[in-house]
Amino acid sequence: MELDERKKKILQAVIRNYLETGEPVGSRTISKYTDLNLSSATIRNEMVDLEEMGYIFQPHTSAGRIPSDKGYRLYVDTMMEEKEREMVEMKEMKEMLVERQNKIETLLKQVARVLAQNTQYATMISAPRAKRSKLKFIQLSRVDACQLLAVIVIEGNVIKNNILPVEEELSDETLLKLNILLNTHLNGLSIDEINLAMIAVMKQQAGIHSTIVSEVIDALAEAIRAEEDLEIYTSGTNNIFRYPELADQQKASELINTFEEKQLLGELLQETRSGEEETGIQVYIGEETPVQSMKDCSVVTATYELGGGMKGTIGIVGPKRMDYDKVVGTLRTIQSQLDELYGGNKEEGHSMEEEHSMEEEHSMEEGHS
Amino acid sequence: MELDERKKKILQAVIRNYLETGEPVGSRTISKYTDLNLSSATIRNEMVDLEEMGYIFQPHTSAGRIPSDKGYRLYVDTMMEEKEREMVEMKEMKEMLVERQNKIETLLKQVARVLAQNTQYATMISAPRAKRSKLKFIQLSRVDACQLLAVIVIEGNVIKNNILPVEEELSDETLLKLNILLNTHLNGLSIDEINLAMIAVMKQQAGIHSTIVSEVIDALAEAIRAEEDLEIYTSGTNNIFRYPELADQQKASELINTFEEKQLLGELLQETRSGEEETGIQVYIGEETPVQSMKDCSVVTATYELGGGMKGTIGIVGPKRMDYDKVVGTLRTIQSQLDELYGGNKEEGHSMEEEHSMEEEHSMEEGHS
DNA sequence: TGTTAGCACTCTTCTTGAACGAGTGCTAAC
DNA sequence: GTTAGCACTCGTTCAAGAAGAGTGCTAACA
Repeated sequence: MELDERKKKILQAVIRNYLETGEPVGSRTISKYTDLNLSSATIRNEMVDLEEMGYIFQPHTSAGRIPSDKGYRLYVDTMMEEKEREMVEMKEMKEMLVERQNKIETLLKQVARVLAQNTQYATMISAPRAKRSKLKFIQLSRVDACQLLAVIVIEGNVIKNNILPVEEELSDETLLKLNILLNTHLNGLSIDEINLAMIAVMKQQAGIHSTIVSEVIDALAEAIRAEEDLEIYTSGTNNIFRYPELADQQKASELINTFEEKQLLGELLQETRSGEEETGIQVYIGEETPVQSMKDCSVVTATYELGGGMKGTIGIVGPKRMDYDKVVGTLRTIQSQLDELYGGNKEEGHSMEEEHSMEEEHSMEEGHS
Repeated sequence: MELDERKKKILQAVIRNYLETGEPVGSRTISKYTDLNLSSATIRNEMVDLEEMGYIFQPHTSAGRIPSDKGYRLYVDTMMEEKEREMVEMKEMKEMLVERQNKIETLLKQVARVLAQNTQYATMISAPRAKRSKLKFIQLSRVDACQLLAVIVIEGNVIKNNILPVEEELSDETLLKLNILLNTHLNGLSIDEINLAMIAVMKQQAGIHSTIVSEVIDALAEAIRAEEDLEIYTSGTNNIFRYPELADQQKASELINTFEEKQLLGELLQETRSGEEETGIQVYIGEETPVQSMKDCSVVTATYELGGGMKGTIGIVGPKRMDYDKVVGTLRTIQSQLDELYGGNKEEGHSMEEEHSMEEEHSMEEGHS
């Protein structure tokens, strides 16, 4: 059987209507809703065909039709009209984000919250993976006799700390040399690039100093690589209660658990399936999602970039009858917002700086006079 | 009317029974359940009295009785028998904790998870407040021309980072002097103690260098003080679905929201009401809790200490018919576990071996050292 | 005087059946 | 190919009734 133009129109009408109401939609409704000027009986015939083709189904005999996963898929792939008009609403989002956070963590939490409020779905956002971006600065300092503090700054001013235990105390001089050694060798490398060969070279050069240094290098290398905890922030979890089809105890409990045990979300947020969309927006409908507990949901993910190759993923989780148009539009917008704000320059706190500079000019002048 | 011994016994029986079943308990049940050898009719008479006194009530005419908040309160204050036998179970908890985490954050998440699994309630835990504990080490480093990295290590190896924007580049020498200045002045102080006077002194001494230095000091001081984000970790939120009285949409949604917007929990975890209990364990029943959304819950909080004055709070949230005995016992145990593991020494990551060999009755239990 | 047995009463819960409405599938006519 | 008409199905709602749990009260008992 073929999916002709009329069938498409009817299917689209069914889906649109269902997205709005959440109720099974009957033939009579469609007959009035569309501009096809067909009677309900004709619609019914077409609906039987659509059901046979698997795009819609009835929850029970003599109920209206509901889109199937396949139906949603077709809709998302070919029928969706992104709501550019959402852009207007989004201005306020921009305003909220414009107070630029000097910590990425704060920024991401903010984004998650704003998105959740704006869409009324649950949101999650993964921090950029450090592995891919480059080391900018490393510093070892002595905290006390038997502990070193290693501070690692990664492009985008992401900062990682580690306390390294050491057996015997290092002299100031050794520490200084070690710092220079580390920075000259590792600076500009991505974490992925720090391999055994590289470590071996450093150790060899350091070997002349002492064995303890080599130990420290080992510990540090391990610490850098272990620093892979994939932080994920979520917001609006309780939005799932807005949608009766997700709000029953069984499902709600599972979903909330998934959102709490954030590593369960990793699968969704980690794989940047270089899918059809070059924009990095992915839609998972129902059973398509890799996370079991979300098989009654739809998930839309988007990758974002903060400059310097720091990529992360944003996800929006809602019922299968989510407003795909709006969600995709919103994600596009936020992508470009983030790109606009952070994409160009790698430095952070820049806009803050500008604010400061006003005041500071004053103080400078005062200082001078 | 007086609460004689028999009434107490009956009340206790009612509560015990209700804690177990969650169903209103009738006179006949009590008549069999207790060793009082009284008929249900007698029990009924007593129950009328108990109801008049406000310890129990009927959800509707001709239903059994349910403890009121006042009833629970009496129970918790005077009738509870802590289940020391839980200690046995707790050994596994100890085992889970024994893999000592070198990051406090990881430790706290672990504790929250273990507690949630063990009690089947929702748990939360606040990170020790930095303000009260002492600075151990400060270091400013240049990340690039217009940004400084400030690393602040606080007692207990809690590490805070801040990127400070600067107007003009500081020379290596200035930076070195600044570091020495900062460390000599601030080392050993608690964050609370860094006041304007202190800053003024430093500025004065720094003044000879340049105005920019004074700016940096300002920014740093501000950063240190702003660093008060009271981190809170939660676990087992979805345990609330185990208890029908909390699982309806309205309540569940509110509770989950509270757990997600963690700052709402702050009120509970921040105030270390130096209450009756010198052990630092507090029970809030129903309306007693300061958090509105938990007024159908009970909350048990306990303060813990990681050594070096680093105090935080653990909270357990469950239905009013929570197993108070077990929860209080569990919290006591975890308190002493943490004390045993972290209380004595301030060093981290190093003393795993020691800890194993210790094993032992260094436990000073309730006794304040 | 305290305790108990007995009984009427109340209130919830569960079941049943009837009425209703929404929506379909099918057939026959256009 | 489209439409009107109609029988049929199934979920929802409501009321009525039965069952069960538990109470309050009264009168009798030790």
